[in-house]
Amino acid sequence: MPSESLGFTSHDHTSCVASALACAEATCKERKAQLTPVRRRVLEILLENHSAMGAYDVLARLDAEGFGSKPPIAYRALAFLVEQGFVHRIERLNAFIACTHPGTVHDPAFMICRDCGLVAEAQSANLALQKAATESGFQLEQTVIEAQGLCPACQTGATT
Amino acid sequence: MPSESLGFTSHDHTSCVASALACAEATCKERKAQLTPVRRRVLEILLENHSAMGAYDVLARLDAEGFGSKPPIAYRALAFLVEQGFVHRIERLNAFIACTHPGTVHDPAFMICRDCGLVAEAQSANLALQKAATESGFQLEQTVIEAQGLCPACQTGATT
DNA sequence: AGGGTGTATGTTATAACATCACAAGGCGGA
DNA sequence: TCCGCCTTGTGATGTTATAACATACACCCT
Ligand SMILES: [Zn+2]
Ligand SMILES: [Zn+2]
Ligand SMILES: [Zn+2]
Ligand SMILES: [Zn+2]
Repeated sequence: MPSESLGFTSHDHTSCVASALACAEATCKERKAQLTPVRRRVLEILLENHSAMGAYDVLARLDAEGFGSKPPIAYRALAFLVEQGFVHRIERLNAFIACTHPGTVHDPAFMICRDCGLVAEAQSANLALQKAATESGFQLEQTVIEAQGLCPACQTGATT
Repeated sequence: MPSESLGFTSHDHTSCVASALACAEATCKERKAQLTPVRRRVLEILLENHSAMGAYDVLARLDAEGFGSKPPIAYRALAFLVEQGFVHRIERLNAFIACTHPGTVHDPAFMICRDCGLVAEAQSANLALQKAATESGFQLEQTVIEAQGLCPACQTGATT
């Protein structure tokens, strides 16, 4: 039962959540950043199902748990987690998702299934983009790489 | 005076606008799509300065010219232009920008200056992403590639 | 203990972005 | 002529995000 989809496969979810939380705690301690109750809870919520959630979805969960009901509550916690690299923002979906390999420095890339909404995190390393940036003198700081398409499961009998 | 920034350099803007419009017209004719007055005007507006504009900015222009003042007016025209490939949507900015090389099939990539807001279109061809997709069985349909950083002009004395 | 500082939280209001639902007009083909 | 389709117009609403201000609390210094 602790088997949830990650990427497009299954994995031991319980241990995955535990290790992500442990990593976040360790990193915060090292950086002297505070993983407060709200922040920690938001990370847990996002880790629960590895799916991308809108800020207001997260907010609804927080509200139900007594953390507060106003947008800034969710947005601030999410901003913190994104800054620390524990959570990524998916521009295309205006949503947030827990990082699947925190603790490592990485430029994430995402594959988003347009049918089921599943989001898989991959490594980016966009050489073509780096090359274009270098050539034009653009100083690259961050990259957003998001692919849309159909996940393996949705390719059979999917909404075309 | 017909010299505007495109990418991070200058160019002959008048002829660039003219050719983009001609291309749009030809393409629409070929596809039996209608480049109606509103749609054409939106494309012109976006071509005017090669900058990314929000839908409401475009709408304000349309309203001032008597085309209508309600959001759907702008969103519909923009959706059409994006479908036809004459305009690209910049997810990161919730904004739209005229394609700088229409008429060719391409997967655009963008370099966005966080200081001055300038947006340059490049070619994407993200091999790493295609490889990751193939390996995981993801059927890639569309890619969003948007880099943030500093344009050449803003690297000297910029907000760091 | 008292006072200052910084970070985090709580609250109100509003800005900014986007879509739904329905009515009305134009235009080509049956 | 009548129908079907596409396009436009409009009102209402839904969704996402931030500004602005007030409060609480921990921590350090004296
Ligand atoms: Zn990650
Ligand atoms: Zn799927
Ligand atoms: Zn383009
Ligand atoms: Zn710049």
